[in-house]
Amino acid sequence: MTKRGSGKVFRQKNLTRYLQNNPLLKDEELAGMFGVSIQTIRLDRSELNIPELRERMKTALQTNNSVRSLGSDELVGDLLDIKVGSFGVSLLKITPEMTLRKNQVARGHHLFAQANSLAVAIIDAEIVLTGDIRVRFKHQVKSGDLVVCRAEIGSQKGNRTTVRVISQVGETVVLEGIFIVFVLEEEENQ
Amino acid sequence: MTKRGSGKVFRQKNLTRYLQNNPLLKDEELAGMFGVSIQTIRLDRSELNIPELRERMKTALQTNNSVRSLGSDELVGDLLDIKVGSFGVSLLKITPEMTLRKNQVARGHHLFAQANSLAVAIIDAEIVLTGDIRVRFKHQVKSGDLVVCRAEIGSQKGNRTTVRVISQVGETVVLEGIFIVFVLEEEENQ
DNA sequence: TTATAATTAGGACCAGGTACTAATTATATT
DNA sequence: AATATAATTAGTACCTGGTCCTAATTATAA
Repeated sequence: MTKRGSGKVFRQKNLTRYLQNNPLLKDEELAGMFGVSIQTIRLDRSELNIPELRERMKTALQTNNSVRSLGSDELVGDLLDIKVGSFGVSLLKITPEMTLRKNQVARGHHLFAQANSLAVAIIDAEIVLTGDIRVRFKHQVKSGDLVVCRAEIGSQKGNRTTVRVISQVGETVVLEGIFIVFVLEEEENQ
Repeated sequence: MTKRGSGKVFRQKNLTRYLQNNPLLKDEELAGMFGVSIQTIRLDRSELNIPELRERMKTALQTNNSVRSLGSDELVGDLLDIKVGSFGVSLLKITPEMTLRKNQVARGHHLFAQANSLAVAIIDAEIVLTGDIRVRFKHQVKSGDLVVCRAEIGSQKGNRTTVRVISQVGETVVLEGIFIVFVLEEEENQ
């Protein structure tokens, strides 16, 4: 069940793509996202010839590439990977403000917002709205957790699209859901 | 002849401009450029509220990355009425920031956040978490709309409570849902 | 069962800082 | 000229996010 010793290829592939979209990720954060140790991430970077954070920032600045050129301010969390019309991955780091003071557990609507905005973002259309949803919060999320959300398009009929969403902290699934979203036509009332 | 104790104003003015054009300059480099010590540069930055190298790089990279976050208060919206253990009513005024720029339609997760936080608020317990939900977004909500959300407790079995939620703009139902929420006991694993 | 691959642990070290205390030097004031 | 004040420099302890290295542990395949 792919705990250790495996998943290396998968991890390295995703690591590469994540860092392409977001050079600001620290080793520690990446370790949290994949549920491995910092050392493993460093081995990965070393094998893949991916430089450290500060170097990545520098080159990102110098190539003046305005990292987030995708209209991603609509998104809650940071976009790690996306293939519009197919799937998307985003990262949300849980800050203390997102949690209940009493027990530091993240409040559901933050996780929901990440999932919802990602589900909408992967649809290949100008205007997309959420219709029905079915969401299950499966596990508590604490302050400091790194929530990786993956959304994938399921069926598509007319302007109605089904998106499956799973959010994880390391190996643990914390949210699972199905979003039915609608593409709005440009004709438009008012 | 302006060696020490003078030229401070001049130096700070130029320091500011240099860093605006090139955020990558290190304190050590700046010290060399002005012929002063590193400590002097650090005092300057401190007085001018100029952050350190890494922070400057980050902000330079993130200029177009404004992540829209949800309110961090316990309740999203204003509480209009509540009877803990029974029902609650809240009001959320839709501001332009809550909408998609393209069509001024409110994004689903804001409505969800209002509903979710209200559903949790009416439970008579210290710590409440969202479990399963089933939500239907029935109608578009526009900027300026006043969304009134009403949550009502349904069945209650053990630590598991069902809450029915309806949000309306005027007479129009815009959101309908059922939230299964859980009361957390105080015993608690870490 | 054993060899090999993958992962984890730990420590010494580095750059570029923060934050603080104290000393020194310049400039102005009386 | 003596002194108060502003500016600068020195030095230390500590921090983050790394590198680079060695060694141990765990997983997977032969």
